[in-house]
Amino acid sequence: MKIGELARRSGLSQSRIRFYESIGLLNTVERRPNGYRTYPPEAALVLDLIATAQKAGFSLDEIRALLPPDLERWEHGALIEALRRKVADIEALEARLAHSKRQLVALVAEIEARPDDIDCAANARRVLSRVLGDGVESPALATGDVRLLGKTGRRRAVRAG
Amino acid sequence: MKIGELARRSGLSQSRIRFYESIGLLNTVERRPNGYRTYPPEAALVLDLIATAQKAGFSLDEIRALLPPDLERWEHGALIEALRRKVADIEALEARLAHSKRQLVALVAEIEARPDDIDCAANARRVLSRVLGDGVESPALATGDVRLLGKTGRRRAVRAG
DNA sequence: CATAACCTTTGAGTTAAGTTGAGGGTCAAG
DNA sequence: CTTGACCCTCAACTTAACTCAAAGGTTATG
Repeated sequence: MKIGELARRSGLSQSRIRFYESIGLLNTVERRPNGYRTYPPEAALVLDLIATAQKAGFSLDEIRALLPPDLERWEHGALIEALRRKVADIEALEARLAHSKRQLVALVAEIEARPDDIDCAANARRVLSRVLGDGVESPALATGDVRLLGKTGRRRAVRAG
Repeated sequence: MKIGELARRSGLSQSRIRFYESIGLLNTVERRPNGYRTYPPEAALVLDLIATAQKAGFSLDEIRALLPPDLERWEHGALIEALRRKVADIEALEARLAHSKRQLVALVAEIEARPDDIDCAANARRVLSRVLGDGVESPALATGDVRLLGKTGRRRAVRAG
């Protein structure tokens, strides 16, 4: 099968398939005399597998390290270990998310619970000091940088003059 | 205070502080006749606030949209709304993580539950077809691409020859 | 006056996972 | 022999949030 058909079958773009090959993720590819790539039917399976693993949170690097050259000869131990580690990673992230969520919910409550007898600025100071004093260690000591979300991607202004 | 001291106090690098200014996130900055930046004491507060918001999952773009020019004059409604939306985002991500985790745990179980009377290759086929057939929609329809983790950042091989 | 410790700008590099475009070859049909 | 649908490579671009290096100005101290 040529790349166009593989792309249709797998739902991935041709450029993405070529890209996977270029980083050594896809080795199931031969060339015809004219230079065209030719794939065996199981290539679609491999691509599905890659896409599935990605959705589970594996990076392409991790996937490459785990994908065997032969689909029926997995590195059993390493695979199981990687899966377990990924579960642990997810649990760590879940804990961080839960923490962030608690903070945010508490913050909303704090803002809305403004006593009627203080003004806006005073409330701002009150909330601000609570936010910065509480639940967050010194920013200097921050260890992990995980990008969690970011749907609303407003592009930032051009920087050069 | 000059930038070096602000950096020490806030725990952020000088380059990061200049970067924040360059993208319009930090407006509390004056210049001395010699060109040096000078910050008022509350600049440290603003930086702490930015770092805290980042840890809660806000992008710099989002933070910029919410940070008021005056620390005591917040855009009340927009702020509350953004906080609530972020909580909802976190909940969506939590749901996806829980789903991924269930899949992974089930996969580990599936692999380890290999009946003693089939060989490795057959087990591979069995597990493989279960993984790809089950719980995951067609990859072509995949909607969301969220990078979850990625601690083990092995750099990929150089591509150009 | 030299030296060190500050500060400045600008431009380029980093990571991940691709996409896009230019420029060109291949192949079947009309 | 041309048109259109394929395919090829290679380089550059994308996003976010920075970092780093180069080249140079400023200030305090010996």
